[in-house]
Amino acid sequence: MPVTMRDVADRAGVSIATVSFVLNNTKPVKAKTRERIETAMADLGFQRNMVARALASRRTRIIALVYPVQEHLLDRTGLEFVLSAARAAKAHDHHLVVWPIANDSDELATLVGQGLVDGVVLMEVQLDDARVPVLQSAGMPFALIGRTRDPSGLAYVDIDFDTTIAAVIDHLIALGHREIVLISGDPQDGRIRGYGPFVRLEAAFRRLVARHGLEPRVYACEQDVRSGRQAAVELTEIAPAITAVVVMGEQIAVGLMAGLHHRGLRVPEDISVICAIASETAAYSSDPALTVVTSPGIELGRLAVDALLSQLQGNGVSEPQLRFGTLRPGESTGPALR
Amino acid sequence: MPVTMRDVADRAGVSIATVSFVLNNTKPVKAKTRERIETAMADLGFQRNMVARALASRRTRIIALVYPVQEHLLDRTGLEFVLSAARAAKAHDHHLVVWPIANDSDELATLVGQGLVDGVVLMEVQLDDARVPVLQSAGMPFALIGRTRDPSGLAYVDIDFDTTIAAVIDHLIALGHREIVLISGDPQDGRIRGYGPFVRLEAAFRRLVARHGLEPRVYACEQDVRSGRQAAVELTEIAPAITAVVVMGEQIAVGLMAGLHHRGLRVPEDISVICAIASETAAYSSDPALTVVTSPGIELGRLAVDALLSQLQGNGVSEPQLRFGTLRPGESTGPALR
DNA sequence: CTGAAAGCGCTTACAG
DNA sequence: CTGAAAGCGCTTACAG
Repeated sequence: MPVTMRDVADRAGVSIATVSFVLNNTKPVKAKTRERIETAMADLGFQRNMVARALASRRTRIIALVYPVQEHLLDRTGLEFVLSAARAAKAHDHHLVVWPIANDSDELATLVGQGLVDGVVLMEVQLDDARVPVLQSAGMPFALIGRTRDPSGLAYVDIDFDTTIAAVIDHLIALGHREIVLISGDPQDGRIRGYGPFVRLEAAFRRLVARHGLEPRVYACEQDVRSGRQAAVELTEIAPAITAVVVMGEQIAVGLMAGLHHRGLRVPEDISVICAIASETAAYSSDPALTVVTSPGIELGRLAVDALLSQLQGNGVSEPQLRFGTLRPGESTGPALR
Repeated sequence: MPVTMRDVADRAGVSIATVSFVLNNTKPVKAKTRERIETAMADLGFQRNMVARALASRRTRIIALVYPVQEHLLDRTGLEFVLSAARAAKAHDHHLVVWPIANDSDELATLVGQGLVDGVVLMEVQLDDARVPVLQSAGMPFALIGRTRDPSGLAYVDIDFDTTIAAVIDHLIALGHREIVLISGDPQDGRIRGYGPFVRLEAAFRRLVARHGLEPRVYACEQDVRSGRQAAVELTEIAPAITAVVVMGEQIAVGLMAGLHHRGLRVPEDISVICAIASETAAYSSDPALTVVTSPGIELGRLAVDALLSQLQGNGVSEPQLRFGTLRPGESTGPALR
């Protein structure tokens, strides 16, 4: 039988209310009394029952991370999000549950209705994300990792794509490249239709490249290693003039490097490759080592939880937080030789 | 205000006990009455409050996945575990919380004492895992992904290392290799000391290689891409005679391939590489494509949750479940030419 | 500063 | 087959 507040109260010779007051530090308690209670708690090894507390206080101190079940979008970064969110939750005395559900299902409404969680963090947000109105009409606080088409008034954290792509393009322009192609997500791919990062990165790319008076070339590719290999073949046939490739996502990048090598193309002599939004370790996965812009994934996971908890503590919707990674030059980018 | 059983009972003209009986299908209820109640629930959009149910029934229907906070062991497989476990939990009407804590901390005892979860799944189990006695003395049901030195009486699921390594060695022997080295985890690395997979795979390797009358060569390496690159350099200096490398873990494998290429060594002409326990996608991350034995990670995540839930349903500790991956020949293994 | 009591929304013997 | 009531272990007005 676990030790309850009743046991502590009895041993300390007080009421359970008083025990609760010292536990939550919610009312002044005489030092002497407090001490007796704390001794009793220590003696008995008391630990408060979270479930009873949740029911009585109407706060479960549990938040949910909604993880889209789209296997192809899985990469190392995904786990970083989950773990950094879980760590942030724990740091604030909360728990994190993982809800692996499809973005378009109505499971979210069901889960939210169970009363288990105080708030929700949404990953892989789409431009028109069906989950947002579900949460809004349920009156469930939430924060986004990513953002919708019009995120005004919502709590969100996201990658700063403008800054990210600017770092990439500046790097390539300085090396003399004028024929640059972006490999982005495949718009034919239903899973990622309207998936924010692809849309935003592509928009930023077109804007910036045009500013430099260059032709914006964009090539669509599914988000996996195999498709990256395939892209190496197609790309060099379709657009033999290009001297530099910007890749969104480490899976494609790693596959592309393998594919280019297989085609007998030298990196960076024949073609430069730079990967935006990658984990640090992705850089070492190819030879030559990839030039990457690291993903601020771990930081964003934490920031999203912070934004949510801030709402739960009644501080209202906090300011959006944008973060960008740092460019880590590898050996996959070099001067344009053509 | 959320709809409660009280509201449903009132609308159906019954007591809340009867509502509970139909909800849980726990006592016979007259068809007519049941129907009235079901209509009332539908009309009101009733959803049962999980927290109240948990408190009254002493079952939260939440299980915890303890994820070691050892960043370097992170790879794609980790996320597969988390998500497949979460999916399995949901399939059985349970929730999964993630507890990212160090294996040797005493946080586990604290978390377990909170009464939030009915059971625990342990990942990255060590031979002498400090978490096992903690859970036992707390009377908390648990299941292991992996196993301790003596796992008798415990519920666990694990990789079948004997079968896995046999597939690997048979493949290499058939190609004529006699000088085979295993790259395993670094025993100097405190984080993985006594980490089961490394110990078991190495033991199986030594046993099997000896049976073929070969010299068992084992090389230790930290579990990340960068160290894999480094290993390529050291290995070819230390043991120039070897013709085949068996790698445990995709991170090292990918780094090794990059490193060998960097050294100007051809795979598989100069040296064959095969990776045990990898994700399918790792195969395509290098050129030539890696020969791999896939990890049964997704399956193990599900099986561990099943084993735990079986205990929670009072079925006692279930039989251990061992699984092995399938060998997928790539282009990184070929005939021994020396 | 402390306590008695109601209440959070359910489940579950117990009675009928 | 159905209901009244106790109880799960806390929090929180309310009173003193």
